[in-house]
Amino acid sequence: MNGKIFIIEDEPSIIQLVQHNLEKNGFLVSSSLNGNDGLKELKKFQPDLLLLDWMLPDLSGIEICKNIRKDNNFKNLPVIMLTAKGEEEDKIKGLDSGVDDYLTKPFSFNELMARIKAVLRRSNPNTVSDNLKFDDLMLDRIEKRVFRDGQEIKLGPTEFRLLEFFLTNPKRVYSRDQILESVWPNNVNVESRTIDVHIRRLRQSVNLKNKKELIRTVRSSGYSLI
Amino acid sequence: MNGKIFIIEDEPSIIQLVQHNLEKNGFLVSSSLNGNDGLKELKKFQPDLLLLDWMLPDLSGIEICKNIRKDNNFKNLPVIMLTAKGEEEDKIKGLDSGVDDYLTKPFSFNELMARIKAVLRRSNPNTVSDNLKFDDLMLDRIEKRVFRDGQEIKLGPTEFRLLEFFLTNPKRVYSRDQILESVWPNNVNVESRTIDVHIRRLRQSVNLKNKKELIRTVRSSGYSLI
DNA sequence: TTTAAATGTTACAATTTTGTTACAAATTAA
DNA sequence: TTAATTTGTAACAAAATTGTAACATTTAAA
Repeated sequence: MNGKIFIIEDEPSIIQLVQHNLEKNGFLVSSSLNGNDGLKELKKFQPDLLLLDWMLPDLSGIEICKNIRKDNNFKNLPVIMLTAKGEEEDKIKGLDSGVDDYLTKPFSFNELMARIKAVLRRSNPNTVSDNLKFDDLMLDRIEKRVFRDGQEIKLGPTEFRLLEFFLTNPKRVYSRDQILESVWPNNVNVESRTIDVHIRRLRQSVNLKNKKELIRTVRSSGYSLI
Repeated sequence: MNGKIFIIEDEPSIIQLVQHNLEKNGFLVSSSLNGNDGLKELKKFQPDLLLLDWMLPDLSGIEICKNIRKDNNFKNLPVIMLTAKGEEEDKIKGLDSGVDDYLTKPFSFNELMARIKAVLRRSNPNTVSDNLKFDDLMLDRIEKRVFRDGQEIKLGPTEFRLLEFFLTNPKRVYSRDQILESVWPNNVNVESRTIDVHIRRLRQSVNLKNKKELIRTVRSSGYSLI
């Protein structure tokens, strides 16, 4: 799965067209026909990106966007605004209210797709499906497989998520807290030392014999790839 | 200062207009008139965002962008493409090559500004690699690494914090009390002489053989870089 | 020059941090 | 269900870091 996209748009034909095409491209899609419903559904659906119509029967897209930005859970939710208005003034208003990109109807699906990818690549590298590479290591997010120097490495689920996390920003040093935040589900509580054990397991799997160490320990700070 | 923006654009009038307005808005701006110069300057300037013209005398904007994405240092550099071509196909090509946003000439400065803000808002919290530099010394806060003259120097945690502290205001002389306040955790109590020992350790690490002394002792006052 | 204060240097024990292993509980597959 | 895998934590080992004392050297003032 590529990522979850929510659509708030009052024209069913557009929803149908976009939803159908997005699903063909591996996205999970849900939608609402008006602003108030949309805001409710949003919380349930927890999307990775929101497509938002400018003109809606109840709330305007701008109002919804401002609303969303106030909610801590959606502060960083990428939003692409869809609208029939092409006037420059409106674009500025939209971008200033926290919208990430802006698309004028009528638009081609290809352009929408390209913009979605661009926004997702920036905001949530995890949801854009491509392979992560670093040095002689390759992680395939789609097939959930990892290779080093062409040879496949078997990883447990946590080891995989851990490596995936490091690969989104190799070389960057992450504290144990940051690792916990990003690699473990939001509600679980695990000791910070647990990470050390998983690092050890990951190292054991990844450091095929006579290969150089890939994981760097930064004393009193955390870990990074190297 | 708001951030650093680099412009690669072959039309001087546009550079002048954009640069002037950006500077009025608190940005630090530099530019090149062609692709090859631009790629070189980029490394020196280390911008937070790149404005890139589609058509250039030597390389195309697309080529430059792909080039940049291959360079580990600029993998995450936000890019906004400027172009006279408004055709949809081109937009798709641009966004797919790793561009973050796209602006068709002629554009108003206000719209450009709004898009810059939108892109920076999204990209900056992620990975702004802020490096501290002084003389031939470079400290990377993200990767927690220090280089002198290109060669890596291994530092212990306290040595690192100490150097980081000095680098935020090189040349300024800090008293031992000030150093304690800023470099040690708020509650610990250590002898002021302890600092001397850490200074000694830092000196030993940083003064690679036959390199000139970097840390100056200011008798009865404290220490500083020099 | 002599003296006192400030800083440099070294060694080392105590502490902190990380590595490693084993194992029981939890989860998943068969 | 049973068997296999995965997971979190405790316990101990190993390693790195830290603070301080003790002594050496430099500096500035008398």
